Amino acid sequence: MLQVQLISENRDHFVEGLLKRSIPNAAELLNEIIEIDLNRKKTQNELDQILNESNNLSKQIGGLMKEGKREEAELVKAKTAELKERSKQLNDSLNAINDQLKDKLYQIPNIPHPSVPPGKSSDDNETVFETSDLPQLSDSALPHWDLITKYDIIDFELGNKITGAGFPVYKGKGARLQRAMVNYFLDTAIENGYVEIQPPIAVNEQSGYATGQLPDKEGQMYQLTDTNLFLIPTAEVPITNIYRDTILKSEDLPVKNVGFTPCFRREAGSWGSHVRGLNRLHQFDKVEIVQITKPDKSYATLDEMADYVESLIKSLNLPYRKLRLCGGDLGFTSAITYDFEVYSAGQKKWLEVSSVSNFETYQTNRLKLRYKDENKKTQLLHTLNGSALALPRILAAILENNQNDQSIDIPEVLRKYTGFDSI
RNA sequence: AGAGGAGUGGCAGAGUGGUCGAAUGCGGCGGUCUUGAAAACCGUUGUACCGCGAGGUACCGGGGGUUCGAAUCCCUCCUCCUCUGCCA
Repeated sequence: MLQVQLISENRDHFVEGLLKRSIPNAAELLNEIIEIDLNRKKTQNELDQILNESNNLSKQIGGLMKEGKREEAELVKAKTAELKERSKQLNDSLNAINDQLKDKLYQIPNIPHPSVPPGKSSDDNETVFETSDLPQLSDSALPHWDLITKYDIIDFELGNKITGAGFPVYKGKGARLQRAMVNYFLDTAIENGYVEIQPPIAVNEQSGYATGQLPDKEGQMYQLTDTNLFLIPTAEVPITNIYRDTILKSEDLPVKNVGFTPCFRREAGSWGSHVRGLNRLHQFDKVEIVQITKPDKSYATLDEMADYVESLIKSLNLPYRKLRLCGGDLGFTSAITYDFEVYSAGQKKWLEVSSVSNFETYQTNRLKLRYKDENKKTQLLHTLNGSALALPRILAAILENNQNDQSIDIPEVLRKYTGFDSI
């Protein structure tokens, strides 16, 4: 959620930013917000004055009662009746105005960073780096959905039987490879200074609002209706919400957390023949890194995190590319996002395996996540996160790229975790 | 899940209808003393919003209510503790 005060102070900058996201009526939306906020201030001012008056009268009544001047007290009481009625009205309208303001603010996405290229769709994303020689497989090479059946390591049929489409069952070496990746990713993050967190995988409504999944995106999450909880779409939600409503100390920064969780996504509407096998699932495993930094450090941190993710992909010997998302492809809450895609040679496709984003103050404004600066002023912090990494697509790429007619090679760095060299 | 108890500032803990945003202690910050430190003493110490400012308003787990007036009374939800039950 953007900060109203900043919008009022620097309207044109915000309009410009929103236009990069191809939001046509940006100026109009922001003007509305500024106006609602003015109304809010006016209403609160009026309400405060009336409350002040009636507080004073109440004190008078108290004094008169003590002195035993009952009749005088009754007279003053009569005066308060009118004030009470008026303050009730004002309070109601203040609440209404606040709701209205929040509603509008929820509709406005984050302002893109100046380096974000303009554009409407993923076609306009900027390629920052791309592996030059993509692997060429023999004609007998298979896509991963055939490989997993051939080696009996992942079973979609079983998943269908016990749960439904998009919930595969990992078996034998498939399961062990998954576990190996989780451990490798976690250990590497810990070596790089991240503190491991095991959060709950269900969150309440408040957490959903704070990181931006709610309102609007409840259709993307599985909801536990009897308890009003949501299965998390990413570890970002519970981990970031750990710091909701807190004022961190300068010496606690930056916060660096890493967490492994399953992730649940409805993927409503995006199901179809183009997403076969492991390319898109309702439940998948992911290791997520989260950082909370002071505002002036967040862009250095973004680079650090992107470099980290890149090194992880490199260590697996996978061909990849790094993209800077354009305004139109940028997530709602993000100011800038780098996507990492690996090349899966069996299906000849790029698969997104990581998104590294800086949210600046967009999340912390909702989270009320702040710190005291050098002047002891309370300031909003910046949040960042990135996948490091999402497992199924990495798995798909490994299976396809590392296959030969008899087996599939396990990347060197994973072997001490798997305990086997090939499938 | 049932019965009972409880939720107050960074922490501990008073306060059961009226100058209570809240005693006191600890902690934090500033100072006196000291070569330095400790001790002692003095001062200070929550968050948000409105206002150019003086100042004002709100917040005692969340929401609602009673009252001229609520930390205090009522309703409701949440959380924690104790006992019983169940369970990995």
